[in-house]
Amino acid sequence: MSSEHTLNCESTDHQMVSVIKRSDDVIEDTASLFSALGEVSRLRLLELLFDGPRCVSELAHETEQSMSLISQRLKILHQARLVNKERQGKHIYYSLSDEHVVQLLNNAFDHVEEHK
Amino acid sequence: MSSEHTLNCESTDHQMVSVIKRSDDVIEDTASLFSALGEVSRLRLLELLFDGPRCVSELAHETEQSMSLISQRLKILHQARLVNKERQGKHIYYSLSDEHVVQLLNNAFDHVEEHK
DNA sequence: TAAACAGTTTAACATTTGTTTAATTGTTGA
DNA sequence: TCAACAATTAAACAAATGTTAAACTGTTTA
Repeated sequence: MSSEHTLNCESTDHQMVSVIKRSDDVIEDTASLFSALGEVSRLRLLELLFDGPRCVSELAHETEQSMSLISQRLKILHQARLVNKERQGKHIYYSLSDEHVVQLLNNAFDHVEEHK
Repeated sequence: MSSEHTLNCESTDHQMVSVIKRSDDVIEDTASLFSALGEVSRLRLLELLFDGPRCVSELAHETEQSMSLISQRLKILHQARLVNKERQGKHIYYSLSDEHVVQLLNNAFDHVEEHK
């Protein structure tokens, strides 16, 4: 009898429920995705990319922050597959990776705006 | 001429674009929302709530973790308006706050599973 | 009302994360 | 090839976050 985890409460329905457990991999990647989205400055970057591809120096200019900082933030967004990068000469252009991302963001913004 | 942020690159289209800037409030709340979602153990909790409301002790039992830990995680999810709480006698039942949340999560899981 | 149970809060600690500055890599054009 | 520019990386530091254990609050029921 596990002393720590004995249980004594009746849920609304308590038949063995169909717990569809996602794989650890999927859960971990999803957590990384959300985690990358979970920061004001990174969300602001993504917002700028709504209007189309931007290179690091443009983003640095528009946000009045150092290229280093922007670059590191973009790296996190890129690792989470939220943005694509493409070199064009000296510049590297970043863009939202697909419509899924646009939807996800708009979904979340709308959700938050509703709950005001 | 700001030495730090001078700019010399031509974007794909460079007319003054329609940067729709969300309010700081919305961005901050959205970041909190994503941030709350950005952790494996909290995602696992939400996953359990897909099958219906659960009280803290049930969740502690199912995950084999302390009530204290579960309670603290639920607090973060609650502050981000991802779950509702409702007391029923000795127990406090938590549930996904609405269909929006279900959609957001399934969206993200699907996105991740696609990109495998 | 006191014991037992369910849940929350607090404080301490370890870990992770974000920022700054400086050094480094990669690309172009004189 | 070398100077200038664009971007990334690394190391050091500060701030935020997650966990543990123990104390505390709220509810029921004996």
